[in-house]
Amino acid sequence: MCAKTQTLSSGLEDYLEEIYIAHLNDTPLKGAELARKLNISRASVSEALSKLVSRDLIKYNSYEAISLTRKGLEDAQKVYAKHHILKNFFEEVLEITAEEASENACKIEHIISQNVLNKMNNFTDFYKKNRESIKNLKKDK
Amino acid sequence: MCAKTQTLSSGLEDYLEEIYIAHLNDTPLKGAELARKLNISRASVSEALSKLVSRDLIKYNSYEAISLTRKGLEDAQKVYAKHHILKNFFEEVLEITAEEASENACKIEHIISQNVLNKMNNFTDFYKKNRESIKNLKKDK
DNA sequence: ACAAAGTGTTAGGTTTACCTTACAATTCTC
DNA sequence: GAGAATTGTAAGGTAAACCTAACACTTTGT
Repeated sequence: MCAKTQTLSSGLEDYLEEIYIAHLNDTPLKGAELARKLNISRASVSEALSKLVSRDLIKYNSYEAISLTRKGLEDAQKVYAKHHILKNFFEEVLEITAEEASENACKIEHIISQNVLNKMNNFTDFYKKNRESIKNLKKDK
Repeated sequence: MCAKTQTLSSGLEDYLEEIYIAHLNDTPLKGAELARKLNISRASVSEALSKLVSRDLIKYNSYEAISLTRKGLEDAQKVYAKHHILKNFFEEVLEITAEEASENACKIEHIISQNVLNKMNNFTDFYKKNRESIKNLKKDK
């Protein structure tokens, strides 16, 4: 029933996403800081960054801030968008707290299909536009 | 932002779930058959079954059908329930095909929080009861 | 009942993603 | 500008979850 698939590494996506967030905030990000953010050793981060460099997703020289390549930026945006669609749905529709919504989104963003995500996004939009009418249905029973 | 956690092994949950399905269908299930179902080698299944036995989740003697202990049954039911809540939501609310709904549920069931799942379940119930009214909102814009 | 088919296990290997330790290189601070 | 603090990397290790190959055991079919 649950045959295995798995093509991408969800780990690398986490690194990329964090780098992207630093980019959004215009905050220079070095490996050591990234390690702290992700709660992972500097050594592991160092390895992961090499992988991202070799896949042409980031530019990185020791002791300098990490930056995204064009491709890395695109990929990061995709992951980040997924995160937001999930978080939004959890918060707006299911009324989950921001923190719990984010925690769940962090994990699910790596594995959910694009199609489900698109429909979820549309649904959240629809829900937000009709929140009051929908809530009335609940009361009326 | 996305700190690592992960306490349970999602792999073992898949084995357990498949064993539970066989149990529901009253179909005796041996290791080799489980291997075929999950697309995993007999050797790997053999190892996994030892783990499940040592955690007292299944009973298993070579060449016999696998059976669930009381604890195993409970755990399996939980995983299976999660699967269904997700699948249901995807199918009923997001109108995803059964197959895609199931594929996504298989992956997400291992990582989503119980609280989100509960709210999702309630929401799907509500949606099903009010499907027509809600759909009208879409048309009216 | 015995050969063929199916099932299970062991041994040894791979990959991935982490870790610690130790050291090297750079940057900060006074 | 020199010592302290920070940052980065290399080496070697661990654990999980898979694999193949080979062999042993059990069941099935005639």
